[in-house]
Amino acid sequence: MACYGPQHWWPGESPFEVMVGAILTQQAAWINVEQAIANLKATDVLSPKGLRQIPEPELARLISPAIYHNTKAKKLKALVNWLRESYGDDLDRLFSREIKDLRSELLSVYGIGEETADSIILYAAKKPICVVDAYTRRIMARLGMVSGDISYHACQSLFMNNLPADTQIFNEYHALLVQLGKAVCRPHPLHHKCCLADICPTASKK
DNA sequence: GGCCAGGACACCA
DNA sequence: TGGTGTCATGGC
Repeated sequence: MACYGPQHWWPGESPFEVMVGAILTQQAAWINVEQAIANLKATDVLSPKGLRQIPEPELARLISPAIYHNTKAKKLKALVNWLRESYGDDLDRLFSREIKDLRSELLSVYGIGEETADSIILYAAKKPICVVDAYTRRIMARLGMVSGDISYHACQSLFMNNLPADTQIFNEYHALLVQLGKAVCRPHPLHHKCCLADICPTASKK
């Protein structure tokens, strides 16, 4: 698995861009999310203030490549309004909170669920938390390590309890699992065998 | 033409 | 509390 190497995942240029991407990527292919973010940049509205000022229908049009654009436009509006009302658009103040508090704060915002909240904590706030997405659970199930209907929390705990609490490791793990999931878990899952040690040999042996 | 992609929410039983 | 429907683009 060393061939996969560091993934440098989530190529956002700023924490706010990562937050926007986390919402846009819900049930969407990243290639389309990139296009939506490019549209926001081209219109110069990729900022809390910019997203508040742009009319919702126009915002929806700009992010249309990222599927469910009307719903996601509402979610982005909810996010930037919450940022202003609760933190005065000060991301540093938001991200200075403890992980547990930060997570519950994010979950209170319309449109931010567990995976989106954890993605923001890991990739924008750069705090050590494990992101569990569809690929992660799919791979774990295929490996027979968990049942197919494992809860988000249970799967997350499995990683958190067996890996050192290091932002970089969780970052690479998530990225590698998605790449691995794309590579082996769709066409012929039963023809591929792998284990966590293949992905990260330095992981805790706990 | 059908399926899938780095989910979340509302509604109902 | 859990299951189901809805959202609704673009590439292969």
